Amino acid sequence: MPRAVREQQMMDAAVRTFGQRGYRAASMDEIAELAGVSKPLVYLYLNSKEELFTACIRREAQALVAAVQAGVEVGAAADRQLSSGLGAFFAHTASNPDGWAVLHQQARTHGEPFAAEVAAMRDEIVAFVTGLIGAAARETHGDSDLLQRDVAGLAQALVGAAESLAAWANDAEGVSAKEAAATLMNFAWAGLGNLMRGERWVPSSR
Amino acid sequence: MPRAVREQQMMDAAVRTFGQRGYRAASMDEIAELAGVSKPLVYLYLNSKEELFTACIRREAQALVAAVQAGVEVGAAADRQLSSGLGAFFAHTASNPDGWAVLHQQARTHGEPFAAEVAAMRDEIVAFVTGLIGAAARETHGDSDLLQRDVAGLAQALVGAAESLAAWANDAEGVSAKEAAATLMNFAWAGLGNLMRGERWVPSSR
Amino acid sequence: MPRAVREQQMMDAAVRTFGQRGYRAASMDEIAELAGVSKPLVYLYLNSKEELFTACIRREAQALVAAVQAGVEVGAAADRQLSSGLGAFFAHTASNPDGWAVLHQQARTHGEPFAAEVAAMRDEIVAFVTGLIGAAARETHGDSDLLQRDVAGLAQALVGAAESLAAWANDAEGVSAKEAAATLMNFAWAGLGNLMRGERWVPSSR
Amino acid sequence: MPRAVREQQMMDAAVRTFGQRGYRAASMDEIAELAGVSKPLVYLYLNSKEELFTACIRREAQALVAAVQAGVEVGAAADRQLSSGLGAFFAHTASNPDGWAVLHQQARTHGEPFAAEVAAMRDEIVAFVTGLIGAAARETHGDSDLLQRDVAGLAQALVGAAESLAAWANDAEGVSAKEAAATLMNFAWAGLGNLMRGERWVPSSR
DNA sequence: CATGAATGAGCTTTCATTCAT
DNA sequence: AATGAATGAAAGCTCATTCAT
Repeated sequence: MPRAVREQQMMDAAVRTFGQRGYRAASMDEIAELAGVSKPLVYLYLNSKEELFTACIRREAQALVAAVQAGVEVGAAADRQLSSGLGAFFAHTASNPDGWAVLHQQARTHGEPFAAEVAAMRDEIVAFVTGLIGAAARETHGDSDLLQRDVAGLAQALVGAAESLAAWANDAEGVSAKEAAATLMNFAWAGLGNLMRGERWVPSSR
Repeated sequence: MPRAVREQQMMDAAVRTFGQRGYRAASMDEIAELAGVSKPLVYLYLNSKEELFTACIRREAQALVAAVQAGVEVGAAADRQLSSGLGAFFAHTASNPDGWAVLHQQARTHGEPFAAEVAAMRDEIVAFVTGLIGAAARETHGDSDLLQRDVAGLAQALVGAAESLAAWANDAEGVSAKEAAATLMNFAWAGLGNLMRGERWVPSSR
Repeated sequence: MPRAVREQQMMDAAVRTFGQRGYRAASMDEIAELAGVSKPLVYLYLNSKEELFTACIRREAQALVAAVQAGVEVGAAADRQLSSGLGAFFAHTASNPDGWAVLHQQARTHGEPFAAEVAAMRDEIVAFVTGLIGAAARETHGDSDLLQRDVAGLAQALVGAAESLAAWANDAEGVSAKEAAATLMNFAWAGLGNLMRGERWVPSSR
Repeated sequence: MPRAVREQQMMDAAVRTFGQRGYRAASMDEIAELAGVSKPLVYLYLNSKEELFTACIRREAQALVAAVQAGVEVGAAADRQLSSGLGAFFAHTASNPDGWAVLHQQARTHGEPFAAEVAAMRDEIVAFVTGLIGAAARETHGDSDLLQRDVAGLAQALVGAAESLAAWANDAEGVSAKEAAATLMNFAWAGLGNLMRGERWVPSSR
């Protein structure tokens, strides 16, 4: 069996094991067995547990970014692009929960080098969302004095909310990717509108 | 030294170690040393690593719930109660990062029993928030058909958005934590209002 | 059983195993079993294979130096001191072949840090021998123009020869420590006499 | 490329690796890579690590013996033959340190079979030297009762002394290798003369 | 002739846990 | 109430060795 194929099998097994057991609790023995190969072969191809983990992170990050980009309705209005991207994001994480767990839970909690790998992907997504929100603002409400920083903050909040909801939607039965995306769009849109109108929440008098 | 005090010292050490190293990477040796006691004593008082972890989760969960409940301005309008509760939540997690890491990152990724412990706490908070939101809904908009699930999703999204904003505010120069919190409340309140009024985002035609 | 005693047992086993199998071929499993303890205890007390090896080297080096110093006839003429020291050296290495193998064969061939440990001991012995040879020269032949460097070279050669002979005498049956020492004294004394008389070997004419 | 050449390349790589890393630490992987061939080819030609090691020992032993034999001035006086033989020995070992390490350090410490291989070579050299010394004895001092064992001991001592002097000459500034070699021959010839004349060192009275 | 693919066995090291005192 | 002493079990990693092609 050619090396490239074997490597993918190993990484499939590794993502599943890392995602379900956690980085530390996942044993190379288990990964090898799940991949249907011997342990030395895993080391021969992927060198060490750390490198294997890094390879998983990179592969899953690229897959996620690719899924989101493929989901965006190019040419549509910015809000629809955002909404379809969110839908693709929720759909991908829902259909690939172990990969999402690796990125969201494992990579961020086991050392700077791993976290940096995910941070790069996240920055890419945030930049993409920031661009969309800015475009949406111009399209929907015309030019405004919306500050760059406000848009950036909103994008950060939106991405964070989406990440958090992804984990939750996977657990709670009956929440579809589309529903989750719609709920989030409601928030984002409302928040965006308020920001542009300069309306901020002020506490009630009582 | 009385047993109760010793136990708290051990749990302090355990929370710090679990939070920083992760459940698996934390060793009983390190915890005992950090607590300034011998390892057998840790076992005498807390029986096993799992039970020690469970005890930490429970203590930190109760502390968090207590902090939130203590933070709400009783008798104020519902929005102010929500706002003050959120403030207390963020203040507590920020000042107690190891405890929050134990609840948020460790407990959820190391087996059903631990996750259940945290879920119970979250349900308690969600119920509390649901009550507040219900009151707010009646006060501000009359009756509404807000579902429990919507509120839970909102809570989840809020936490994710808050974490994301916190990290961003720390990194980006010139963005204060206060501004980030304001953005968040703004975001939450606007979205909540929309949800309660039954106003939902509808896609642009293009 | 108190820690100090156990540690000596472990080092006894380690010296024997390192001496007979070699550093790499010696397994911590075998050492632990030979010492009658479990492997983790070896690690608890001696930290790692490298540190265990270092501890063995240090102990055996000190034992050898002590044996030689104890064997020297204090107050006797320099040549007798040298002879008795050599005898003690051969006797010690013969009765403790594993220790000698650790110092002479293993420590020198497994990395700078280990070799340095033995080099320090060797320098001590060489200095001692250099002093004796100098004294012997003055006693036996009166003052001469013997150069410091010649004495040092002779001492180096003598110690090297002794080290080499020790390994050989252990293998060949029937060579006693005294015989080996006497043989070596013959060489050393003859060489010393020649050096002092300025007589050097010159090739035959044919 | 013909088999014989390939085999020599592999053995070159093996001698270098065995000499520098030691028998156990040397890996077949490294040897194959250094030889520029694939691992199975090494096995096809040389069967196993043990056989490869044995082949190296044999080749290096023959090379050493050949170098010594080629170095002696045939027809010269016995002392000159001995001197030239010693010179050739030191020249060869100095210019081929890995081979010498294999013979002197590795082969003797990794099991009877390997040690026996070297012992055979040593016996050959010792027999050769014994012949020379016997001739020298007859030439210079008439018949003597020199035992084979004495000669073997002398050879052993000489090697040790030479190694020690070489290391010392390398370290100590201002001592040339030639001076050290002269000291050694001086030492050897004087001691040898004493032995052959039956003159032995006798302890001082004090 | 030569190699990419693959593995059984063994190594050093760590950890949660217990017992005798 | 508290600990020094001790271990079974398992983890990450490496290595000599073999096949199918």
